[in-house]
This record gives sequence, structure tokens and C-alpha cells, in this order.
Amino acid sequence: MKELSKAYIPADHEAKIYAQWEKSGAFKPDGNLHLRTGDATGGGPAARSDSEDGGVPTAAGPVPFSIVMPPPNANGNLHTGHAMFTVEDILVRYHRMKGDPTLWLPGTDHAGIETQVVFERELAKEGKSRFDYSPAEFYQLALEYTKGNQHNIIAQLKSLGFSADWSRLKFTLDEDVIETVYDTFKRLHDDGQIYRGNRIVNWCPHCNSSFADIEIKYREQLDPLYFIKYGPFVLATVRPETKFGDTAIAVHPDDERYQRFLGTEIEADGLLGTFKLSVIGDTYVNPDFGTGVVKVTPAHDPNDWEMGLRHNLEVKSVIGTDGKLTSIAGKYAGMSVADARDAVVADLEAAGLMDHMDMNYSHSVGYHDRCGTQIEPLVTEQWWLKVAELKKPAIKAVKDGDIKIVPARFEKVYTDWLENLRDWNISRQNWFGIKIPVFYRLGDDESKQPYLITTSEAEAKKYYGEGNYEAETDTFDTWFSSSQWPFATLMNTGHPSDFEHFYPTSVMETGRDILFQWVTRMVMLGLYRFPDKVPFQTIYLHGLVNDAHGKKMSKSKGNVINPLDFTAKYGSDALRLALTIGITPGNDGALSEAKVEGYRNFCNKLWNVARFILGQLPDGYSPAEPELISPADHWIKFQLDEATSFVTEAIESYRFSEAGQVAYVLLWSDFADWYIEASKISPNHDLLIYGLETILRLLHPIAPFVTEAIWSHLPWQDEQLIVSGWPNVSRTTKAGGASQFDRLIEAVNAIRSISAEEQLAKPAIITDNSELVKSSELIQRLARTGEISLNEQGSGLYVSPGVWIEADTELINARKHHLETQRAEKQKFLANLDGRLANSKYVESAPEAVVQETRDTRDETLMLLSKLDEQLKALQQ
RNA sequence: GGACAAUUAGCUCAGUUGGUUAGAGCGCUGCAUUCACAUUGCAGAGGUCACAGGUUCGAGUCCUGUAUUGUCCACCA
Repeated sequence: MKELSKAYIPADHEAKIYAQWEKSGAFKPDGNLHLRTGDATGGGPAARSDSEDGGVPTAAGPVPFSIVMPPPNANGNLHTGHAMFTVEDILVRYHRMKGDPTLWLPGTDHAGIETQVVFERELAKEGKSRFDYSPAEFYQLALEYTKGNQHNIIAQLKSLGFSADWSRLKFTLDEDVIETVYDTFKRLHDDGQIYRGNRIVNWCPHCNSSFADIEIKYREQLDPLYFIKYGPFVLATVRPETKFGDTAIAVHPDDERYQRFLGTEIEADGLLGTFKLSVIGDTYVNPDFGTGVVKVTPAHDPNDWEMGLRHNLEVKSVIGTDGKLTSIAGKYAGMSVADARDAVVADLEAAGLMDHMDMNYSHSVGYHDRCGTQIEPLVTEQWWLKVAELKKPAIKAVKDGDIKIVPARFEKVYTDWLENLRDWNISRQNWFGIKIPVFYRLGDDESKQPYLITTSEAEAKKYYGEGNYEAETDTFDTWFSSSQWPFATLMNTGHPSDFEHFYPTSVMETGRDILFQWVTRMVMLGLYRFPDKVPFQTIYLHGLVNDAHGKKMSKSKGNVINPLDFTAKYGSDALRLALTIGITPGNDGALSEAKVEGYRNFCNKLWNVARFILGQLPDGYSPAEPELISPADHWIKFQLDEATSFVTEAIESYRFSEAGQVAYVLLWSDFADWYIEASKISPNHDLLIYGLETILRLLHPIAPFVTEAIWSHLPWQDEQLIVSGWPNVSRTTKAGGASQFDRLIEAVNAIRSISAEEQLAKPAIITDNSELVKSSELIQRLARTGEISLNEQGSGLYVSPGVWIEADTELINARKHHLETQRAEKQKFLANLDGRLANSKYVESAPEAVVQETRDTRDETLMLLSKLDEQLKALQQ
């Protein structure tokens, strides 16, 4: 048997163990399927869900378990959000150990616009821009760059121990994935769910593309509010430069001040000569804001666009996709928006058309969340996906419980959002994305009609005949393709049966911040493609990981935690434990170095427990079925059984924090502090090993490295822990031996406490309990006492039921106030219990077990009181 | 404007369907230690569970309201 080092050094084990897991094929479902038959080896308590006796109850044998990993950005670095994949790994490892055919399918994301921004920055370093290339060339370069980088993030994910099947790795731009996306697009189109249309969109002049509302972040900022004269009116605007695109004036229909203008046309002096605008009434206008008069610019304001639709207004675009003013703006054409605004304001002032300005107007302005450029609302032609029909089954699936969201409160958030969802702009003008597979037949007037869904010009020609064709240059919104991720991956793993075995997937685990962007849409498109199969049965949403003080991490605050710093210092298991214990689904959690350090200590404790036990074993030892001999044996077996069933149930119900906490207490407090200490008197090797193995199994899903490292030192185990069984869940009742040890614990605790407070050295102990006398040596060791003698009457200083410390009057007097305080407390408590039991409603309506417990507690309390009374009475004599 | 969280010990957080003396880690105080682990052991101090009502035999847990903090959505001429 190899010696274990004095402390657990994660770096000495992690990479080696991970390589060994991967090499053994443990991550592959076909590699762990065989485990469903056959029993565990050695003395461990292995159970598989299909084992006949006492296995985890499942309806009909093993149920396949699958998770498709939310693909991290292939160009990115690991952050704490990725570290939360620990949740997925816990589930996957648990199910794998249970013997369920288990697949965790990993992937990486090309992250369209995000990567484009980064890659353009790279090009800029060489003094180049994307315009030095054709879109196709740029796509290729960015693709190579991305694929060249992805080993980095994969290595980082592996370093955290994530047991995904890397042989099935998918990338969002894999050709087969793209084919699947095209297929979905064509089906949607043929179903009439896709249309092209000129509508107002969020345009990013920097990225030169439109974006969905959800990709826009609003910031509050101060801008001047200009009050401009428009004929008989003065109206307020922050965007005077768009005045050339005005096609109406609006007031509230009930606004008495302006009744007479409704339906009329006004004529006003402008900077480009006089102009005429009709006056419309629309309830959108707030009569209390400004002058209650609004200029309507349908081409550059979403609300004005809506008004334009209601009143059939003309749309005049004064700002182009380059962010500069168009020819409609006359002499201002070609100016940037900012320059044009300054020029227009100056000219309005000079012309006497500026009534006044409010320089302290605060409002919120949209910025593109990826590049930080201010958004321009513009009218452009885009591809739209109708959502009215798509969202119905997606809402129903959650309402009917076919998809469960953890935590459940997000079900309302989910349905509310979907119910208010409007048609989805799925086209983008960025270059690094999946091209929309369309060829247009160009008309004589260059109009793009008709079009065919195809990637091949030849096919388009075959369909429409000879002529001039042009390929669509727009790309898909990355969320459109990634919303097909669960099936687009599983259909294309190279293992034809994967889809059948593992779809619907079991769990989608992701950050609650992308519930809207991604999760809702995966459900919509998943149910569209496979109407009878939800893409995943459970959605588990984690919250944000914040810094040590619970503050959101941000670069500007400088409080960003790099999880790899912690794993380098304390090991991956420590980080995983820190992200599991004390963190609850959907809620933000705080991560501090002190916390990670604490769990490093825990791993070391586990290591040393193993080191100690293995050091006790005789040469050539091999474990046998453990026999329960001492009270401590009965007690630890009970604790192990209880913890096993608790941890199992907690994992099944996604309460990982509680699972971890219970395992933590089991190891450190129950097993190390009590059982091992007790075992030093009379070691039960088989039970020590049984306990150690059980604990290793229970902790393995959360802390895979240290548990596997220890397991590898068990010479009788020839199978890796990762594929060994999950402990048997068996209900035990507390037998005599276990309760006896409880009494011993109580006595030891009380003696320790009194000894510490009164600074007693090896006090002699008197007990009326002959069983405790049998455990004299143990009590002497644990509580550091002197002689323990039997005395039916008891005498000295009372410590716990049946136990006294031999004491002189001086010591008893020193404890007098303690005894009195205790007595008062107990009396108060007794009164409470009596009152409860005297209440007929309580006795009638509370469950019998609860009432019985109250009665028992009352009896105990009475007994304690009488002991205390005796003690105090003795003092008075 | 709407919605959703959170508010529990000095700090960071747990606390499954209500069950009655509220927990952990860190920090703090004291003590211990050749005998697995100082990344240790033992003991201790520390909380009217934000506030006000209510339901109930019983409320940290359920309901209503208030306050504070945070997040999301919508809107802002």
C-alpha cells in the first residue's frame, strides 16, 4: 500500500486522475452502460438503481440521464458562471454512479457578434479591419481563430473535473449543426412562420447590424431637452436632428388646448424651408410632459413607428445604416448624428426657432450590450419569426408541468415573458454567423423577388430558371441557432442512437440571466421540431456568483474572481464545494477566498481520515462485511444510513447545498470527531472501511478528485470510484447500541464543558449506568476524565442523565449559579410543554408523533428538573 | 410604472411540504496538543429570524401591509 502524504496536495492528483477517468471511457455512456449489471467489488455498500434489494427506488430500472452543456464561448476564459457547471457534474456523476446510462454532452459556442468584436480587435492590432476581407474570407478567418482557441476553455473545464463526454464535443458552427439549423428554418418558412419585412429595429452603427431588444441595455443619462417651435406649437425633443423625418405632429386626443388642431395640417418654418405636417390625436402622448405636443418620426423611434402604423403615416429615414444623415436631411446629409444635432441646434437658435432648452433632462438610452455603442432605431428589412403559434406549446409545457423549473418561481417569469413576446428578428448583419440560406432572383429593377431557401445558386436557378441571383448576406441571430442546441447536438454526435436514448434531455442547467434569451427559445424551437418531446424535463437556474461581500462582480469595480486562481491555490474540489454548499437555486451566492480555503481544509480532513484508517490496517487486509459490535458501531452505521438517504433525496430534489452540508457534517463531526476517536480504543476495521467508502461515494459528485485519489489507495478496489455504485439507501431505526452512544456523547459533551469552565483536570466520574461504565476507557479518553465508578445513587456534581462529576462542596458551590440558571430554563420549558399538552386543540389536531414527542420531551425535562432540584437541595444543607 | 427576490449571529449564508429550546463556515475569546490532520482538537460568547398586523393548537416558514436593498421587464417626446 502506498503511503499517503501528510497533507492532500490537489495538484499532485487532479490532472492525473482526470486523464485516467477520460482514458477509461468513464465519461461515455456506452462505457458505463455495462455497469448496470454486476455488483460492486470489495466491502463497499454499493447499490445500483436496478439492484433488486434496496436500491434507489425507480419505476422500471435505470432511466437514461442526459444533460447538454450550455456551450461556453470557444474564445473565452473560464469564469465563475462556468464553474457553476459543478451542478451539472454533480447530477451527472450521481446518475452515473447510480448506474443510469448517463451522457453529458459538451459543446462550445462561436458566440457570433461577441467573437466578431474580439477578432476585429485582433485584426486592428495588425492594422487591418474586416473590410480588408470579403465576408466569406472574414468568416473563415474568424472560424479558424475560434477553433484554434477552443482547446483553452476545454482544458479549463476539464481542470474543474467536469465529466463530460468530450468525444461527442459539438461546436455551434459544425456543419451538421448548421444543416439542422437550416432544416428548422426551412420548415418554419414552409409553415409560414417566417417573413421578411421592413420594420423598426435596434441598429448598432458600430457592428453594422440589427439586434433584438434583449441585446440592448439601457443606461440613464443626461441630455439636453430642446423645445422647438413648430408653427403654432412648441414641442420638446432630445433628437432635433431627426426633424427632417417627421411625418406628423401628435397630441393627446382629449387635450383641450389642441382640440382645434386635430385633423388639420400645420405649416411651419424649418431649416430646410417650410414644411407641412398633419396633426393627429393619439393616446400615447402624455399631455403632462413638455408641452403635450410630440413630433412623430416613424423611422427613428419605436413609439413613433407604432403611431405611424396606427395613423398610416409616411416613413422617412433620415439616418442611414452608417449612422450618418441621408439625403433627406439636405445640407446636413453625411453628418454623423452627433454633429448633425449640434449643427441643427445652432441653426435653430440662429433662426429663432428654438424656444428654450432644458439642460438637465434625464432619460434612458439604449446601448448595444456587446460593443457599447449607442443604438439607433432604424427601419431596415429583416427576417422575422412569428411567435404567436410557437409560444403556445412552450407556455403549455411549463403550465402542464411537462417542464419543471427549479426554483418554481421562475415559471411565472417564464410564462409572463413568453405571453408578451413579439415577433423575433432573427437576422443579423454581422459576418461571423450562420448565413441565412437564401438566394434572391433579382428583378430588372434590382428588386429581390422572389427568393428560395437554399444554399445553392444552382438550385435556385433550377427552380426559377435562368437570371440574376444574389445570395442573402444576413446571418442568423446566434440565439436562433443556439435555441436548437439540445436537438442539433444530440442528432449529430456520430452515434445515431443518441437522440433516441437521450432526448428529451433530463436537465437544462444554466444562469437565470439567460432564461429569456435562450431557455424560452429552446423550448419554443424544440417543441416546434419535436412536438411531443420537450427539449428538457427540468430547467435548473442558478443565480449569479458574487464576490465575498455579495456584491456583483464587475471589471470596473475590480472585484472579479478568477476561479482558476482559487483552484490553483486550493484545488478544484475546494472550489466546487464552495459553489455547492450555501448556494441555492436561483439565488445569488457569495464566493470568498476564505470559503474556498475552508473547503480545502475539509478535503485535507478527508484525506487524513483515510490516511489514518489505512495506516491502522494490518498487512494484506481485505474488507469483509462489517459487524456491528460496540455502541459506537451501531451509532455510526445509523448516521451513515441517515446521511445516505438524506443526501440521495437532496440530490434528487436539486438541494445540493443541503446534500453537501450533511456529507460535510457526516465526515468531519460524526465520523472523524466521534467514531474514529472512539475506534481508537477498539478499532473495527471493516466498519471503518465501510464508513470511509460510503463517505467517499457520497462526496464524489461534489468533490470528485480527492475522493478518487483516496479510492485509488484502496488496494481491494480495482474499479474507479467514478463508476462504482451509489451507496445503498436503507432505512434503519435507532437501535439500542446507537442510543447508548448518544448518551455517551451527551455525557462527554457535558463533562468537557464543565471541565473547561471549571478548569478541572481528569475529574473522577460517577454514574448509575452500568453500560457507561463498560465504556470507561472511551469516556476517559474522549472527555479526559479520571476514574469512572458505578454508584446507583449518584453523587457529586450532576452533569447529564445518570452522570456526575465527583466534586467537593466548593466545586458544587462554584457551579451553583449554573445549576440555578439551568433549573430556571428547564422550568420555563416545562411550563411551555405543559401548556401545550393541556391545550386540547393541540392534542387533537397535531399529528400523533408530534404530540408523543412533546410528551417524551416533557418526561425528560421533568427528570432533569428533579436531578437539578436534588443537587440544589443538597447545596442548601 | 409592473414583477420577482432578499432582509436570520460581527461577516457570508443555509434552514424540503408550518411542528414548537433557530444552524453552519469564517471571525472573536479561552484552553489543549509527541500518539491521522495546526489545513488540528475542545470549550465559549454572540440572534426579540427587518417592522406592523393577521391566520393557526403552533409561524423564521403561510397571508396582508410597510421599510430597506437588489434584480428583471416596460416606458421615458
